[in-house]
Parts: sequence; structure tokens; C-alpha cells
Amino acid sequence: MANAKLRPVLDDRAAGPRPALVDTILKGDCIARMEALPTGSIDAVFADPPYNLQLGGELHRPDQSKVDAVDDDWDRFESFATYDNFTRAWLLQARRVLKPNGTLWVIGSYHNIFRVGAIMQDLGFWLLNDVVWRKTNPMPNFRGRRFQNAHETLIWASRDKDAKGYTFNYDAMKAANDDLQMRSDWLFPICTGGERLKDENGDKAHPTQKPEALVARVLLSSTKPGDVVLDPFFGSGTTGAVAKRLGRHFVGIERDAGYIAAAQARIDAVVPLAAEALRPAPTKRAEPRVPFASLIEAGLVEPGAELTDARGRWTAEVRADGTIAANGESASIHRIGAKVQGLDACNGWTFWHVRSQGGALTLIDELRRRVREELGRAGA
Amino acid sequence: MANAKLRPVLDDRAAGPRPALVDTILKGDCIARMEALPTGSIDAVFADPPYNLQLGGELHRPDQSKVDAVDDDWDRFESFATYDNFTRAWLLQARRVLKPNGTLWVIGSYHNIFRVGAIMQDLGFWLLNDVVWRKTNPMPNFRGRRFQNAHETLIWASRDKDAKGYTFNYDAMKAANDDLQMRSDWLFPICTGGERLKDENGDKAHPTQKPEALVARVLLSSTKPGDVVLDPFFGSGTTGAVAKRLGRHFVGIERDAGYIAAAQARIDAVVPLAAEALRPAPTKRAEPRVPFASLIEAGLVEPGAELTDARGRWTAEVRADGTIAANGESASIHRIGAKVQGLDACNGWTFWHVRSQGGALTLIDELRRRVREELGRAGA
DNA sequence: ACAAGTGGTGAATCGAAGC
DNA sequence: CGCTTCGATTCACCACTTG
Repeated sequence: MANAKLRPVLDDRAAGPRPALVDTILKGDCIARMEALPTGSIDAVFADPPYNLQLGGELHRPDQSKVDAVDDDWDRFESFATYDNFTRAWLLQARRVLKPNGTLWVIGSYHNIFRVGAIMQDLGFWLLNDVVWRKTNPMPNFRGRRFQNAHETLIWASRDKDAKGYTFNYDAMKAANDDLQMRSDWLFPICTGGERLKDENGDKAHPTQKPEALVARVLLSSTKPGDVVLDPFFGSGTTGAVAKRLGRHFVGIERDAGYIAAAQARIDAVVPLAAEALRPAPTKRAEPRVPFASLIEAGLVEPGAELTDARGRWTAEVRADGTIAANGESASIHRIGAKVQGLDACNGWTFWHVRSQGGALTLIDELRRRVREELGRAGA
Repeated sequence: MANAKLRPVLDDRAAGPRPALVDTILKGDCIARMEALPTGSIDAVFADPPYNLQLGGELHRPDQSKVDAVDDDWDRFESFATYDNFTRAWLLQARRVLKPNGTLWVIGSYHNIFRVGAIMQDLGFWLLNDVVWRKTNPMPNFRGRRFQNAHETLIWASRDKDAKGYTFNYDAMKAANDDLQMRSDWLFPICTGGERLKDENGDKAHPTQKPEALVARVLLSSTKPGDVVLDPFFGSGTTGAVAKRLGRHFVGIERDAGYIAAAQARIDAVVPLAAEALRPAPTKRAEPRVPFASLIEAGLVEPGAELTDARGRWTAEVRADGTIAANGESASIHRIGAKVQGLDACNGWTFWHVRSQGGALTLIDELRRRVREELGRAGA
């Protein structure tokens, strides 16, 4: 079974409850199925709910070919109130099954996303970002009566306002964006070509299949290897395929047996990436704490030595106990750094330097790096 | 007075009621002031309401400088319910004062836009597009806890679901976008430098001044010269300044006397563009309808002549009454074009050609263009 | 005069660990 | 739980000063 095959590459350190059936597709109504999942068992939810498109008649291109619109039963609701009730119900369950530090993503268009976002706020979700998926190749507006609808909107939210421990792989996102912070507008092509699932007639197997690149960025940004991702509107199984490839677990819920079969076959064919390729790059935040005193103990800084900022505007004296002194006061490298500059706070590691024999300045953060290197060798 | 100075360049053909005081700033609460405007008197509303930011403590940059956040009284609401009531009230008045074919624009961020959009739908507005303002130079996320918030969202809506006669200058937008349809994602810098209004201390006069380029695209896309644009949250008066420059009328509503004074001075300094520069490029849709019979009357097509498609696969014969005949049937150029191809519809103008003496094919749309040229000269 | 460097700032819902 | 301490964190653009 797929689960067993996945296990070796996964990092299953997560504590707490977990759904009994992980890496499987549950058949049935998404609300009923979620009700059967344990409370607080899910790390992240990715949801691509019905858009409630409210389409009128048929639409034709200028060459008179008919646009194959989304007119499936699952996208038809009687009224906004009906859609709202449905939305509230599934969001409520999604929130219940999320871990306290879990996050939820929803994707939608202007037809439904405003209702979804408002209900999320009403239920207590705390919005972290709205993200715009800009399409490189959107469908034109054939009638020329509006702007070309060239984007969709994703909302990313934590379970609670005060949840601070949610996963956000800031450094990975920044590195992936040429060392600039990842922005809230993402550019991807729509799902076409070989990636698009086809049925036995060669027609598209699912009307709203999302590109894997989009879902991959979602999972890479806000989940860790081994996390469990729930998709209550599984459809063609993009979330499952991407999760498997990226070493995450998934739980899919889908009503339609045809979609389930297509998704399962698709996921079975996915080869997970090697654990090595998935290991998150070490971040500064995750590195072990090194007290300034360790630098003295390691002989990298002498008690009595003078520390100075980069431009030599301020100095302080190193004391044997790991504090430093300036203007008759002694405290941590951070407190004194803040004090001399007249600021509330200061990162002493990236402020103070020691002067070597040659007169060159060395940042004490560089000395800390050497201590950490030593510790790494000792630990290994 | 500014109004009188504007008159000559404006195209004041609009019928129906109109606010008594056009091109002025009304002081007071936006809901009370809107209640005093006549029903159905406004062509377009541009609204930049409070975002309800719900900021907590202070935020500092990595260099420890303090971020000057929007903490004004007007952006503080007790709860989502309070904000919703306020939103519903001003949107209701905005809808009442709009003409039946008027449209409304609202700009917001993820803090408020979902609530605004949902309430708009509840009140009967019909969403035409959501538009994303992508900022070239957004503020970074200083703590690295989220994606850089690099965009804001605009919603464009008609007053009613069935309003088909709203203004959308499709061809102007397309021409402005290198002859590609204007998309729903727009890229503009935030308002800085010389455009940003400063107070007597050199500080920003208003915390949320919008760039004129953004508002200009809004007005150029969805209003005509001479239209009346209402801005119920006038602030620094960007809407007024852009409206005056583009030959549109404005009605501004603002509570704060300081903002009013700054806005009025700003608008007084605006020089309107010449009427010539504002005349919309002729659109295909607006061009006079020319019946196929006119081509016969003009001598450009002879009765009995043969029409053919570009590849000579189908032919039809021109009849004196302006119909054409094929397969024993006679009807319009469009109906017969559809019939021979087995389609539901066909644009006969861009399908049928006549063969000239030399044997070259000429599209009958080209002949129609010549007739229109004649008509233009005759009318001038 | 031009280049380089310094300082400031924009609608912001912007910790975590240890005691 | 609260309180204290540690120390991680920014992009584009403009205005102004310095060399």
C-alpha cells in the first residue's frame, strides 16, 4: 500500500493524534468525513471548494466554438445563503481537525472568495496573507465586456489569532525567490498539456485541476516533511500527488468515484523525492543558542578586550562573566549595544566587533559561527 | 469656482438628475452626506474605505526604526459586526445614488476586502471583476513571518445583475496594453516622492494616499468624459484630482477639515487635459451600424456578385435586397455564413469576400470600412 | 559635476525561550 | 501563568550629504 512505501522518506516526528487512514482518499461528503477525523490531527488544510460560478447561458469564442464551462452539479447552489451555510459547515470542521498551530489555505475566484474569507474571519481563523495566483495564460474575455480574469485568490490563515507557532519556511521561500522575500503575488501557468489528467475519451478528467507548481509552493512554504495535509475537495488529487512527491502525508476527501479512481492512479505513479532533497535548509532561528561567555571559554575573546561597532563610534569592555561594560554599566552584549546607541533593542552579535592584532575588525557573530562549528563536530 | 472653469472641456450630455454641487468636497459623515444626494445621479463610485487593520503593538524595522502605522481613529472599529454595519450602510447609499448603469469600485486589503465583497453581493451589486494592484515597491515583512504583502485588491461591480449598459472602454484598455486585453492584475508603484502630499512639517499629509495612476486607470476604464464620480472617502483627494484632469466631474465626501483643505488646494492646481486628448478612441461597438445593403447602394458590391470565404470553400450570391443566397436559401450575410459552415452563428462581415477583376479577394468588412469613411466625411 | 554613501519610509493584523 | 532576556529580521525608492 502507498502508505508503507512512503514511510521511509518521511519524517514522522509529529506528536498528537493522527487520522487512522493517512495517504488515502476517503469517499463521501466532505463535512461528514471530516466529522470522523480526530480533533487537532491535521497540520495543514488545502481546500479548493466549489466556486459557485452562477453561470447563465452558454459562452462561445469569436470562432463560435463553445467554451466548456464549469456547470457540474457540485458547483450549483440555490442562493448565497445556501453557499454560505455549506462554506461555514466545512470550514468549521476544517478548523476543528487542525492542530493549534495548523494553517488553512483556500483558493477561489471573485465569485466565492469574498464569502469564504468573511466566514473564515467570523469563525475565528486569523488571516495571514491573501495570495494572488497570476496566470501566465488565462482564458480571454471573449465578449470584451470586462477585464481579462487573469488571476485567482488564495487565503492563508492560522487557526487562531494568537497562534504564533505556525510553520512558515521563510528562508526557503526567500532562497527560491533570488534571495528576496517571497511576495504575495505568484506567477504560474494554468494546468495544461501532459500534467492535465485526461479521461478515456481524451477529454479533461476534471474541470478545475490546479497546477502542481501552485500547490507545491503552498506546501513548501507552510508545511514540513512528514506533516499531514487534508484536502476536503480532492478532485483530481493534485494535493495528494504533490504531498507524496514532497514527503508530506495527505488525507483526501472526494464524493465522485470517477475522480477518486483517477486521483488514486495518478498518486500511485508519483515517485517521492529523496529525503535528502526534502531536508529543509538550516535556518538561523533553528541554530543552537551560544552564550557570549562561550566565546571567552573557547579563548576567542579575552576578558578585558575592547569591543567596538563597525565604525568605531562606540566601545565596550569584555568582562570575565560574559557581560560587557560601557559607561560604567555592565550587561549583555545586546543590552549594552542598545544602551550606547540609545535604542530599545540591539542584536549584539551583529553589532560588536573585536580588533585583532593586525587591526582588522571581526564581528563577534563570526566567532560564534566558529564555536558552533566546533559544537557540530563534537556532536557528530 | 472650479466647476465653472471645468465646464468648457466637459461633455455634459448626461441626462437625469445630478448632484447640485458637482466638483466640490462635501464635509461630513459619508453616509449622511450620501443620503442627501439624489437617487440615480452618479455614474461611478470610487471608494477607499477604512481597512480595519486591527494592529497590535509597535513594529520595528531591523534597524530598530519604528514603522509609522495607520492607527488613526477612523480605522478603529469595535468588532467585525461594527465594521460590517458601517460597510453595509455606506454601500447601500452608494447603490442608491448610482445610475442604473453605474458601477462601483472599492479598494481594500485582506483585512477588510472579503467582508466588503460579501456585503456587496448581499446588497445586490453584481461583481464584474476583482482587480489586483501589484505594488512595485511594497513594504517588506520585517519579521519574516509571512509573505511580503505586495498587493491590494479592487472590486468592480455594477449596480444590478442585469445591468448590461455599464461603461467599459474595452478598446482603450486593450490599446493601452499593447493590443492585448487588459488583465485583472495591474502593476503600479505606491504613492511617494513629489506626488505624495506633505503637510507643513514635511510629513505625509494623509496616511493612505493612493497613486494617481491607479485611479486614472479606474476612471479611464469605466467612465466617460463628463461623468460624475463620487468618492465617499475623499481623503487627500486623489479621485478629485484625477477626475478633473481627465474631464470627469467629482463629488467628494470627507469628515476631516485638514484633509479637505489639502485636497482642495491640490485639485485647484490640476490643469485638465484638453478635450481632444480625452475623446475616446472610436470603438468597433460604437461605430455606426452599416447594413450590407449599403454596400450595394454605394456601388461597392453588384447584385448577382459571388461572395466566397477566404479559402473558397463556400460561395453565396448577392441579391438586390441586401440578402445573400446559398443552397437555395436566402438570408443575411450572417445567417448564410453560419448555415454553410453548419454553425449556430457567424460574423458575415469577417467571413465573406468579393473577388475583384484582378481575381484578388476583398473582405466585405473592408468595404464596410470605406462606407463608414464616406459617412464620416458627410457628417463632418 | 558626478558618484557613492547615509538616512528615511511606505495601509503591517510581523517572537520564542527560559525562568 | 507572567515576566525577562535573547536576538532574528527589510525592499524599493527618494532626499540629502559627502567625497
